[in-house]
Amino acid sequence: MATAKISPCCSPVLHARLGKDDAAELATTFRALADPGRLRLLSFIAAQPGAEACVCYLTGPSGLSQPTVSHHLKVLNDAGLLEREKRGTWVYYRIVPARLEAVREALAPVPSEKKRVARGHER
Amino acid sequence: MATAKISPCCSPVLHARLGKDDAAELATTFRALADPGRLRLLSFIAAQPGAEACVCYLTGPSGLSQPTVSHHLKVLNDAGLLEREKRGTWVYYRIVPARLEAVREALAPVPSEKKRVARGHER
DNA sequence: ATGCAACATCGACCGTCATCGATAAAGGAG
DNA sequence: CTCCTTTATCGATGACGGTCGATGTTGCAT
Repeated sequence: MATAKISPCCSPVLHARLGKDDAAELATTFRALADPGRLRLLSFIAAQPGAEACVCYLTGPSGLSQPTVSHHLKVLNDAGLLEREKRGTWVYYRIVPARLEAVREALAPVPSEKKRVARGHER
Repeated sequence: MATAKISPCCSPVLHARLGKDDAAELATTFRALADPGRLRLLSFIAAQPGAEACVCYLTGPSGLSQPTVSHHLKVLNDAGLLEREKRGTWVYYRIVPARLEAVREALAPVPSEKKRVARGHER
């Protein structure tokens, strides 16, 4: 998959009127972030060296059962916010910074005035 | 100090381990953004001059019933993403850019990996 | 006063989701 | 092979949330 650039994920909210499908896609991403347990898991993983963590490291601190943690990690993985890597018996989840950045971009202020000035080609 | 100005809203996800309270608060904000209808309403309002819109302007384009639109606007208002102003018979909702910016900040990358390492002994 | 328009609230229905125990699947270690 | 550990999946349950019709509330006009 052509990883690279910020991602094909999110149409910006404030730049133009969102279509139903764009809105649905963006909402899915936000829904993945709309749970306290998942946000804590993200922060726990981010706090680890390399921004990656083994599942067995997460069940304790989160205070959630192992099935629940596994479920949340799957949701975050499906949303593209985490990537999964199996190493022997253990599974490591790693934060995907580009995806987080894409979500931030979706909330970016309107580009309007600056862009028109920068262009400067119309009259 | 342009950095710490933003808002009292959101503890950053990637900077440190989130406590349960911080996570719950942040999750509430994301939950407000986790619905296609609300995202579209935000974009519709943002597209209007002054980033504000009358409710009567929103019911049509959104394709939602008036009670549903009213409900969504209340959720966004409670989340601090919209502010409400009554003008005569009409009610105008306006986007709160600072709040959007605060959400973006909550997803900002870690301050600096090297700074943390350079500090040496912490746990 | 009456009538009308804009918005909010209420009540109910129904789908979605978070949670956990039980169980399955995959991979070492002996 | 058997046993144990790690993680994922299944199934059930309880709670939350989006939706809309009906109704209430507010404000303007006549």
